[in-house]
Amino acid sequence: MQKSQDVLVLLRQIIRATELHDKQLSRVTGLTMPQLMSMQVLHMQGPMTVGALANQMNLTQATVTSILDRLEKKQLTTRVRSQEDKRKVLVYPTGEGLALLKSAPATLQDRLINAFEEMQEWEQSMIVASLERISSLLGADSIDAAPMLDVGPLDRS
Amino acid sequence: MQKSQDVLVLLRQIIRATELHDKQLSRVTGLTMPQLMSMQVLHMQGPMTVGALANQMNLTQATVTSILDRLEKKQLTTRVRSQEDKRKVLVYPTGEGLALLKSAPATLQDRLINAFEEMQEWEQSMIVASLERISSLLGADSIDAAPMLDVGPLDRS
DNA sequence: GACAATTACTTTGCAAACCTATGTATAAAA
DNA sequence: TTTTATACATAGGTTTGCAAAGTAATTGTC
Repeated sequence: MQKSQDVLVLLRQIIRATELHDKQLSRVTGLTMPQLMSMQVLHMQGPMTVGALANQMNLTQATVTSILDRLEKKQLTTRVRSQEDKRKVLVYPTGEGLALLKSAPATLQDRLINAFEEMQEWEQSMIVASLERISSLLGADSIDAAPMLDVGPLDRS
Repeated sequence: MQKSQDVLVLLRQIIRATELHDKQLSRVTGLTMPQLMSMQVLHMQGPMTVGALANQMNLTQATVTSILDRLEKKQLTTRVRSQEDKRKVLVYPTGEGLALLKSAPATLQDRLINAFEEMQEWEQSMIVASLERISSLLGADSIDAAPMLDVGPLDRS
């Protein structure tokens, strides 16, 4: 069946496009992907503990600690020990960090959204229905997806 | 517009599902993702030079060389210097390497394909059309996607 | 209240993945 | 033949990522 192959190739293309876009964004900002991702999560979801950040990104605490060391050295984040519970450490993006995100170029999702909004109602519905179908086939519908397609900059919050 | 957000979340979920699946597969095979990816490309597209392999994966030659060092140590690939042009080195998967791929569990794409084949003709067409639309919106349609959704094992060639 | 268990984070040590720059051999061009 | 280009390997570096062990603070439990 040709269509099955088409689906695989198309999905692969879409995933690949977001990968390439992420890499480009990474070069532009001068941050590595995990660093950029950390900044994004902090920006989208606000300050949080080191552990929470690790969970968001499916990494161990130790890994996130070292990423934060580097972000801190670049003055993009700061760590503040919680007063209520002194075991906890809250991570904040600095003004400089937020500025960096805002200065990044338009994202893939901006482009996608703009084009999508131009579509006819029926086509929008068709696309959403199709994606829902695929998502459930992959068992992806149970995944708590962060509200971003890629780690792009965006003041959508 | 709610639907725009839906699209982003759904795409994110789909991408995330393939990521998680890749990681699991990586654990099962005992290979890291780049190693697994290399094996897959060799399997799907046949023996090729180190440089060609690097291009396929958007990595530098140096990076691929070190990955091949490790695969070779595990006896999963071999390098053979070309006779026509002695600068070139062809990379072959070993029998052991191919066996490893075949022994891996059913992939995400198997599940996807099976479910897809069960669908009504109209739904299949709708999904393909939707994916094509998104792919072109992302500029992904110009990407030469390897014929696989993720780096899973498959004797579909 | 004391002491064990748990929690949150950091540190350490290590493997792997990346990169840039450089080296080495071969091939092609001048 | 000398130069230039190509294909790969090597050297040296940073970053990611983990497990294991360490430190400090909190929460039982008797």
